[in-house]
Order: sequence, then structure tokens, then C-alpha cells
Amino acid sequence: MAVTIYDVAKAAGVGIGTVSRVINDSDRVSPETRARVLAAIEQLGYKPNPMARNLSRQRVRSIGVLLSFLTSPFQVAVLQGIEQVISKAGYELVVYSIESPERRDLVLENLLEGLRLDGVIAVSFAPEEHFLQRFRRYQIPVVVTDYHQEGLPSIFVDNVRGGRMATQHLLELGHRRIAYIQDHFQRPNGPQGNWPGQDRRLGYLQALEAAGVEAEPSLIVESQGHTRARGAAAMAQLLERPDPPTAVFAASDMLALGAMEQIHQRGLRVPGDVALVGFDDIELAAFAALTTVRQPMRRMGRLAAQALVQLLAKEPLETLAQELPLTLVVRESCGAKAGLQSGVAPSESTHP
Amino acid sequence: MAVTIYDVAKAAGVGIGTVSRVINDSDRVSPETRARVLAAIEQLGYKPNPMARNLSRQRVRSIGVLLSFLTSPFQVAVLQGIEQVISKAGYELVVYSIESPERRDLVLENLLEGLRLDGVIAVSFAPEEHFLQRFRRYQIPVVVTDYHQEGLPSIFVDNVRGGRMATQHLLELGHRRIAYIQDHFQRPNGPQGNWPGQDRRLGYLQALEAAGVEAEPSLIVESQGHTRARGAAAMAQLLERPDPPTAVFAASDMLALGAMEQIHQRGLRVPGDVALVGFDDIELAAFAALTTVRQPMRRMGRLAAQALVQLLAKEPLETLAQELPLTLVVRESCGAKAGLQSGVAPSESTHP
DNA sequence: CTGTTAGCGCTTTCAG
DNA sequence: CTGAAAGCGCTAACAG
Repeated sequence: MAVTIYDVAKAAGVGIGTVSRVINDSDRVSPETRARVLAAIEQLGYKPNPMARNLSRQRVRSIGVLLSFLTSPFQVAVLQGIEQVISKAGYELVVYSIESPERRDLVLENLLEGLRLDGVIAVSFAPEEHFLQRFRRYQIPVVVTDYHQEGLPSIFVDNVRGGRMATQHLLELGHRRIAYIQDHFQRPNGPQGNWPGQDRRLGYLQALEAAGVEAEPSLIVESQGHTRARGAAAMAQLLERPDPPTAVFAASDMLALGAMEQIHQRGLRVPGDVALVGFDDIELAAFAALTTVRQPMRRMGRLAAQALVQLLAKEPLETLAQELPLTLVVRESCGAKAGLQSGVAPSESTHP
Repeated sequence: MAVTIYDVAKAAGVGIGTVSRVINDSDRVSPETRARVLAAIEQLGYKPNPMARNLSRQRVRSIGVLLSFLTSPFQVAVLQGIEQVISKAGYELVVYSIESPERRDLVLENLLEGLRLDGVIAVSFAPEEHFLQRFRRYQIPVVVTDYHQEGLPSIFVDNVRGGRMATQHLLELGHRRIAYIQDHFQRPNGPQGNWPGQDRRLGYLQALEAAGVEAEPSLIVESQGHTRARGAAAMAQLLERPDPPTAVFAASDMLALGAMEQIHQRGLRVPGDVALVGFDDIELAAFAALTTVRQPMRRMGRLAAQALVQLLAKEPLETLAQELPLTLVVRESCGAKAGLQSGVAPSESTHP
């Protein structure tokens, strides 16, 4: 096999304990000894074996990210932010994709029983309390993004406010019959039973009420997940009504874009016939000239990863809850004016 | 600590070797003994410790994916395909993002010295021979996607043909001054020194030649990487010429979309003033109504992962090289006709 | 078929 | 400060 700590010890004429101390450069070792050991390491080309290390330490120096990977560009953007920070901090990034809420517990279970990760980032949901307890027992910090969980380090936006912003925008445009396309999950994403889409709906309702517009329950359509197909289906449902809405707020850009397709397919135009507002500001949104509420997605990921890295370094966090700002991005739809709009910068541009 | 193999052995009244055999259910153990052990396992809630296992086996039951993650939707799509298969096969998915070719060797180095992965998938490049040798020595299979490497399991498309398809399409439309926007890397992605973008250029040149059109070297513009900004810059360069091209073939959709933005920004239209063809057929392409050459991205990932899983199961591969088909997807640009086009189905739709 | 015995390579007490 | 020794929990020979 490869060169081990024993070889180094022998070569340096010290005990393996000393070598261990040197490579973990924490403990006190006399400068001379250290130098000798370092020389031996250098000369032998010694590399500590991570697996042995893991077994001893009961940790693997890698962090897990839980997300419904295949579903949403939003989550991919968050992941990108996470990756930036994590890899720089020298951790491995293990990605767990969860297709359905049902699979979530299974994945969490495996994750707890499996290789012990150093930390976990949950995207768009918070693990249930009994899982959190176990993570705590194993001393595995958990950070949550896109979801505000009391008592847990969370990076999030004010989705209620976001829902208000979107709806207010439509109200200001003069719309009164405003529909909401919500992402619907079978069960809540966290103990509180609320999730971003639900908070956005709350904001939507608040805005309507503030404007003195009575909310019509049938104008709230639920679609399973954030795909274009779902958005299109929801929109179709709305357009087939005898009294279709004049404006639609969708819980995500993907849903909104699906809705937009549907609108165009019926020969209608955005915003001429139906006004549309999305949520997230994914890259696609700029291309489709979709008006939307922008979340700082990559930043969310970066901050979450930074918080985790800090936690792992035993540094205390200044704040458990970090709220990030939302921005309403108003664009003119492609349907309204020929040509691709590029008046508004695409979300966070890729930095070189 | 948790319950170990010793506890199980004691409870079942057998030796740890037997327990080990049972949990690795490979060897011959008498049915009764097995039943007793299984009962003890069940009763004690025993879970094998992956880290101890790793150390013993010198393997970690996880596969690494190397890609330039932040850069391209194409690679994310491939990753999605990989994830589907890998997680189902019970492996962990470790993502390594490589921002620049220079970092590549560093990552490979760490990967070889670090936790031993069971297998590796390289997206859009092939590790150099000396790395491959080391992987071979460690018995870590390597599969390559989006790149054809002799002697290595590769999933790929015929990029030369793709380049030809795109260019022929433009030629058939009557264009003669056709530019090519290439992704340029500082150095080749593999021993052969060719990479998808270069092969596409080759196809471009072949098509021109076959049509009796003399290629003009200055119409080939190189841009670093696959971002919209790069595409826009390249397009700007082309449009500022006294004799701009009437058509442009870009090495990727991202580059093409950047080009499209630039074209629109100058008040020109696609394809009216400048015809445009991209490559990949990422989801954005459908929205921008971009004509493009479609690659089966997710399938690429799935096949690569399947090949790797097979290799890890010591099953021989039927074929080392798997070529996947390309499709020319013709769309009308948003600039040509108002309204979002949805005549052509978006690439692979997300399955429920 | 099955128990025993060595490791795997490192971390971490625990005495010096 | 440093060496020796005891694991970490499991796999894999090796004798029965």
C-alpha cells in the first residue's frame, strides 16, 4: 500500500503520535521535531488516508445538500452558491436529490445512518424535529435555505412580502381579477406546515385585502411542483373558466413560464390579454421577459454554506436567521413587443 | 457508540466473521445461522458503519462527477441524468466543480489522493493519460461523457456531424457568410487535443467546403467558455465588422443566446437580419425560439452512470463507445414573429 | 460452514 | 513535549 504514518514515524525517528500531531498541526510539537517530521513527510510523499481518518474521527469532511434537484433551476442556483463556498473550504459536496416529499425521510434516514457528514444544508425545507434531534446528537449542524425555521440557522426571504409585491404590482396595473398559481406539496415542508409557496399566497391575499379586492378562492390553483407543464395545466384551467382572470401571479418562474406558454398557445398575449408575474428570477425569466420577484439565489447558497463552515469551525454565528432582500423585476413580455427584451439585466450574472 | 458487529455476534451466539458474511450476503452461511444473525441484527437495530467498511475495503461507495458546474445548463442536465441512476444504485454522488482547466488537475489530484471514490464520471473532458493510469492502478473506473476517448467508456455525440448539420441548415437557407462562435479553452480537454467545440468547428468547415463556400478564418470567433456574456461579446465583434455575417452558428446554446441578445440589442432581428443556430437544446433554447442541434443530455448522463454502475458490478460493458443521436430542431425566433414559440417541444421534458 | 486473528491507517488517551 | 498503546468497526485470510 501507500506510505503510512508508520513509515513517516520511522523515517523521522519519532512515534506515530507525533506524526499525527504534526499533520493535524494543532498540538504542541517542538519546532525541531516538527521539522524532522515534515521533512520525512515531504521526502516520502506521505498523504494521510482519509478513510482511516474518517473512521477515527467518525466524520467524513464532507457536507450534504438535500434538494429536489431535478425540479428547479432555483435550487440549482442555490447549489451553485453552496458549491463555491464549500469546495473552497475543502469539503466534499455530496448531493442528495429528493424527488418527492415521501422520499425525504428515507434520504434523511440513510444520511443519518450512513456515512456521517460533517454538516447538512437543506434547500427549501426543514427536516422534522425528530431528525433534527438526531442531527444534534451526532453534532451535525444543519442549515436551512429558502425556508425560515425557528432555532435553526436559516437563510431565507420574506415570501409573504414577495407575494405582496407581486400582487401589488398587478393591482397597480389596474387588475382586479388576479389568480394565483401555487406549488402544492402533499404535505408541509416543515413543522410549521408553511412553505414558500404558501407564504407567497398569504402575501397575495394580504395585498388583495389591502386594496379592498375580495379574494376569490377559485382563482387559486394548485399545481404539483414547479414545472412548466404544471404551470401550463394550471393556466389552462384558469383560461377555460367563463370568467378568466386578467392577471396571474405564479409561485415560481417555472410555473409562470408554463402559464405563459399556455397563454400564447391560445393566441393570447402577455401582458395584453393576461398579465403575469413570476417568482425567483431564474435565467429563463429574462429571456421570456417575464416580470418577476427576484430572490438572490446564489447568495442564499453562499451564505448558507458560509454559515455551515463557520459552525463546523466552532465559530458562533452572529445571527441564526438571515433574511435576504427581494426585488421586483419588471419586464415587458415578448408577446407585447416583438423582440427579445434585454433591458433588465439577467439575475446574477455568472462571474468569470 | 452505536451497536456494532460484535454486539450482533454476541447476541446471535456466533463470531463476527459470520455476521460480516451475513451482512455482505455473499458467502455461504447456513440458513439457520443466517436467520439467527438476521434476527439479532433486526432486534438490535444494527447498521453497518460505512466508515469502518470503507477503511477495510479501501472504497467508499460513492462516485464522483467532475464538471464545470457553474458554467453550463448542458452539464447540469447531464448531472441530472447521472443522479437518477446513481442514487438508485445506492451510491453517493460527489460533485466536483472545476471552474477552469487549470483547476482540473488539482481536483483530479485531490480526488486520487483523497477519499477513494468507487468510480468517476468526467463530463466534457477526458483526464490525461497519467491520471488514467493512476485510476487504473486504484481500479477506479472512469467514464467519459460528451467526449469520445479511445479506450475509455465514453458516451458522446458526433460533434463533427452536429457542426455539419447546423451549418448545412444555414447553407440551405441560402446563407454564404456564416460565422462560427467557438468556445475556446486554454488547452485541450484530452490527449487528442480536440473537444466538442472544435469538432463542431470541423463539421462547420466540412459543410462549407461541401457546399463550395470558402471558409473565412476571421468569421471564426473564439470565446472563453459557454456564457451568454461571451456569446454577446463574440457577436458584437462580428457585427462591428464592415462585412458582418448573415448567419451565425454558435458552439452552444448559451453562446447563441448571448449572440441573440446582442443582435436584438442592436435593433436587428433573428433570423431576419442574422440567422442563428445553437447547440445542445437547453431549456432556454425553446423559450428563445432558438434553432439548435439537440443532444440527449439527460440520457447521456444516465447512460454514463449505467455504464459505471455496470463496471463497478464487474459486469463487462457491451460497448465502450456509445454514440447518441443528434437532432436539428428548427424554431422561429421571437424576433421574426411576435409571441413565444412553442411549436417545438422543449428538450427532454421533466418526467413526473 | 464458521470462529479466530490480523490488519486497514489514523486519532487519542495515557503515561512518562 | 512525546512515545506507546488502545481502539474506531469492519473485512478477509486462515485454520478448523
